[in-house]
Amino acid sequence: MPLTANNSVSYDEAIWTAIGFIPEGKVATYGQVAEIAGFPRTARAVGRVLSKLPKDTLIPWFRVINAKGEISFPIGSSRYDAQKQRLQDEGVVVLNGKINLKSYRWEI
DNA sequence: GCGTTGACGGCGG
DNA sequence: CCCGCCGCCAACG
Repeated sequence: MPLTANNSVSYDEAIWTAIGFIPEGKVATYGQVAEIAGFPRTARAVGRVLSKLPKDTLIPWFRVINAKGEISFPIGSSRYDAQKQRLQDEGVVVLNGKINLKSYRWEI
């Protein structure tokens, strides 16, 4: 469990692993990633883990969006544009900052 | 120890 | 579709 700084490392790795399972061209929500990683109800913690990833990480963080099907960044911000670009590059349609979860959500 | 702050989520109005 | 409200978890000052 992500309780202290010690075990937070294993928590982070669990999150990274879960995100790594998301197929190309598909997306998953923060809550979904947390659940798959084995830590239900820690969606916010997932966002925190992603926020501290190096910008050159190989982890497909851009495939993680919020439950509304939106990119969790202010529209127009550099981070928003970067995520939108990465998604569209692999075929995910981003319209008005939103993604159709019915079509692109990764289902197990 | 406490209030605040997020790359959050779900429900109701 | 937009808002507000509440629950949730960890980091930070």
